[in-house]
Amino acid sequence: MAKVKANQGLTERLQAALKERGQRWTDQRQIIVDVLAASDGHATGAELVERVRQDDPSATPSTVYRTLDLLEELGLARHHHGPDGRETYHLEETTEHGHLHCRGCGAEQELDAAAAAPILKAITGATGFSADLDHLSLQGLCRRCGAAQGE
Amino acid sequence: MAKVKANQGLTERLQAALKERGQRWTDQRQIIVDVLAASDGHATGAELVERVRQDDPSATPSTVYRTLDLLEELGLARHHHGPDGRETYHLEETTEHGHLHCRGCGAEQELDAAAAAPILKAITGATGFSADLDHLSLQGLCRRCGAAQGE
DNA sequence: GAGTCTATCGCAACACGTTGCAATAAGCAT
DNA sequence: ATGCTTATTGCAACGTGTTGCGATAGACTC
Repeated sequence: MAKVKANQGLTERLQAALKERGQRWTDQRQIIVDVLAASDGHATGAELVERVRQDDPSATPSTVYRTLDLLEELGLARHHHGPDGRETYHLEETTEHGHLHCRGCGAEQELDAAAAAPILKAITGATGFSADLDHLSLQGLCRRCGAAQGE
Repeated sequence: MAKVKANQGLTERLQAALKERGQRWTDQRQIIVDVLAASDGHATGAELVERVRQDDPSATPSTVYRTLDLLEELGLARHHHGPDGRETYHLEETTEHGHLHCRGCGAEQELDAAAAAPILKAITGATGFSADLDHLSLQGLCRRCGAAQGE
């Protein structure tokens, strides 16, 4: 399947990147990458730990989190914090995007680069700051809840 | 001092609000409000717990956090999450504002309502979402670090 | 002031992440 | 294959918050 093939490409890229840095490729890392790749969309740290332990019950949270940090250093994964402060991870393959949490209905919306462009521009204009889209996590009211509230 | 007087006004408002809801005014709540008022600017949950315990060593984290939640329900306090996911609290008296964390130099900048207005407008324009300024917590590069990076 | 009702408290246990350290094992050289 | 070096692992303990529950103590009535 296309998915497996993509993972293999990923694995090879990773092995090369690690070797260059004098780091090592291990079974655990393979498993964690597989799990992350299989969790399309987003997964919290705890969920990933859980899934990894299904493949390898001896894996510990510290290994999982350390690997996730490593993957992030290598630019392969990203994490951001949900409105409750919990961590959410996704593969970098997913296009860069921000998140919108509605405090009315609890819905979560993604914000793609095109939609975010004017927002990032406004931020730079107002503050000189160039914000990371991947860390852009807004809370507020979505169009529907905002309208309902207005009544 | 003006500060004490302001706290007393606060206390009275709180007592009234609680009574209306059939809730109670306790010594612990007084202490926590005092501590929060004395921590102008921002304080993490752990810092607040620490300070409360200086006034009342028998106080426990659960009480502190529960009270902070209550104060938030009453619209008296706010919290947001820093880039590491930790909680930061401040009194609502502080004008509503967002936060900018620079991943280059680690500086934290506040974003007041006036500066944020065009940003919030851009968000609404792009997504229909009306974002809460108090939960607006951006990470990116400040003007200086952005320029340094560009070299 | 004594009694009643129940909100609040402190405790203990849990959930999510992080960190230090000794044991393991990956990768390389022989 | 064997041995060496050191990155990585698992463990155990910690830090920050949260939750369930029995005990405490506000607030109100008589």
